[in-house]
Amino acid sequence: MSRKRFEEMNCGVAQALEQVGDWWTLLIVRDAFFDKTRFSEFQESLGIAKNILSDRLRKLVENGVLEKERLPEPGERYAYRLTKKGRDLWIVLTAMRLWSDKWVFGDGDVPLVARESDSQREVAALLAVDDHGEPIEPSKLTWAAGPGRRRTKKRTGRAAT
Amino acid sequence: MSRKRFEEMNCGVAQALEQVGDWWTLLIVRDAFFDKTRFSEFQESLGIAKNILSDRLRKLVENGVLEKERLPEPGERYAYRLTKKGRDLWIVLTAMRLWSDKWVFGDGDVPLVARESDSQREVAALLAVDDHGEPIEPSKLTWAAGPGRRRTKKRTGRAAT
DNA sequence: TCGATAGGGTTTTGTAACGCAACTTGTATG
DNA sequence: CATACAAGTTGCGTTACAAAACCCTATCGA
Repeated sequence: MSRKRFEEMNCGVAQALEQVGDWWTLLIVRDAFFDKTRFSEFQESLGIAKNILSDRLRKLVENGVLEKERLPEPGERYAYRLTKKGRDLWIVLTAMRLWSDKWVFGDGDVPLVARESDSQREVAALLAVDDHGEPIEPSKLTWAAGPGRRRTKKRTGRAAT
Repeated sequence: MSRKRFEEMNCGVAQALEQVGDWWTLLIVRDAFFDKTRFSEFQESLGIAKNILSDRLRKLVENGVLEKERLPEPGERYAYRLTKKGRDLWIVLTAMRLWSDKWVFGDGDVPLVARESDSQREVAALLAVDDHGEPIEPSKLTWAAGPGRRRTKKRTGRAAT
């Protein structure tokens, strides 16, 4: 009766959840974006139990979201840093943050803003674009099978394409 | 020793996780985007246990992500539909899907694509923009406290529409 | 009117995930 | 040597999740 895994599901959302969907995991990644690197920094910032933090960091390193580096400091000191794969999660975090800004905090109560460092322009929204960078109207979105589509094992019926 | 909650955290990511961060929850929302509305549809599509599905649907309705409607059909039949708040989660799902397309599936193995229904143009990326719609360079992002930074008051349920 | 069927759950019962505190290891400093 | 600190590990208790059984309402068919 272990927790059901999503690895079999041929769905990007499920795969992302499999790698960063555990309780605490995305908050650790968020802290990594805030330039936290040390075990104790994560622990203090989040108030997470040490065994849980240990487990999540290990999985994140296994999945290539973080990399673990031994520091030349006295004692066994390590730094956990985002990889390119990990840094690419900024858009997931931003999407969640903007959603909460709108639906949980509300205007004027936003705890955090993201800005471009030189221009100081604030990230106000995420825009879906096509491969030419042209905006796509979100209300008209539909989904369709892509090239890597495969059917899940339990479905019966129609022939595969 | 219950699971630690994130409600106290003054952070949009934590608040979003509080509402849709449970195991299964985002997959239920995803299915709702695929026009699934009935308890049995979710159950069959996901292979989720009925008690867990029941719990997640209840919480999603409580949080105003879904609304439960009694159908005029024979028996007790209900439809669960996304609210505006729920439909706004499309961007979180899209961010996760695009991340997996890149880092888990890889090009050419993408199981699903999103298209604008009339133009059939495919969503290729999400773009961070400022309040004038001008793109922001993601590699230069920094974070700063917003107007609601000190707020720790518990927020529940629906936000204003 | 009785039984069969079906949707939409609840109850029961296990196990895995989580939370906490105590302990361990390695290195440096007093 | 004793102490301190980072970075965990170990043990143990509680909660959340999973699977299956059971329940309630309603319709249909005989």
